Amino acid sequence: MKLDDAAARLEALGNPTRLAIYRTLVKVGERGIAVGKLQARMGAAASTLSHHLQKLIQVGLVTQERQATTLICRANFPVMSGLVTYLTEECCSEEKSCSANAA
Amino acid sequence: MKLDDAAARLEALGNPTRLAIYRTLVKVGERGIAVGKLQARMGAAASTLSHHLQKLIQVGLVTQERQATTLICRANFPVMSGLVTYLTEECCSEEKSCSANAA
DNA sequence: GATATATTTCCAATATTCTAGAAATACCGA
DNA sequence: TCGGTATTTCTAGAATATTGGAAATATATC
Repeated sequence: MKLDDAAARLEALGNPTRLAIYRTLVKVGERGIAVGKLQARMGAAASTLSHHLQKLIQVGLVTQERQATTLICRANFPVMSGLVTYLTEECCSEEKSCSANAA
Repeated sequence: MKLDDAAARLEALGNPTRLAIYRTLVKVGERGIAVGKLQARMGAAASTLSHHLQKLIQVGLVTQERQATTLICRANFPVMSGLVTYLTEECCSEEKSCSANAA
């Protein structure tokens, strides 16, 4: 994962409302949850929720699938897993990518 | 870790410049690096870098220690580790914190 | 086609972030 | 105390994010 992609995903998760949305999607798992039900849970305006979801979708953390008139949202687990791997490998110890260290 | 703390830390890392700063701090490890040297590496204005560092310090991801006229910056590994743990446990699978799941 | 439900897009207001020059502050050595 | 280096704080402009009401769009059903 490139630094800019990681930063975009971290930024998407770095908003309390969006992080709460994402956690809800994680909790409901593979079955997903409709935008409307998510809105009822979060208590935000429909347009606000839609904007937040667009941001999460844009960076690949969330997917949507239409079922008739409703849109089912799901957490995209592999992308989150990749982000955690990035943080672990690139940001948690100096073992990886050691080249030009200097104090 | 509370959701708001996690969100604040994710937001701090969710800026390409700050993520690059943090990665540099990770690379240099425990010995740390002076603000001035960091500035030379990043190529940003001193005041800009200072603001970014303040944000990282504010959320606990970075620490500073004065050595004479220079300030040594270090990655605060335990905090990052806690953030990764939060993401892994709260945002990577539905195994934890299962309570009110519904499609 | 008409109607109803679900969701997005448009638009705008307010708030926040990002950037950096200039001035101020902190510390040291002579 | 003066001068020098290191860094922050002040200030401000431009860009971006957040929020939500209203209108538009998508889909289904009758």
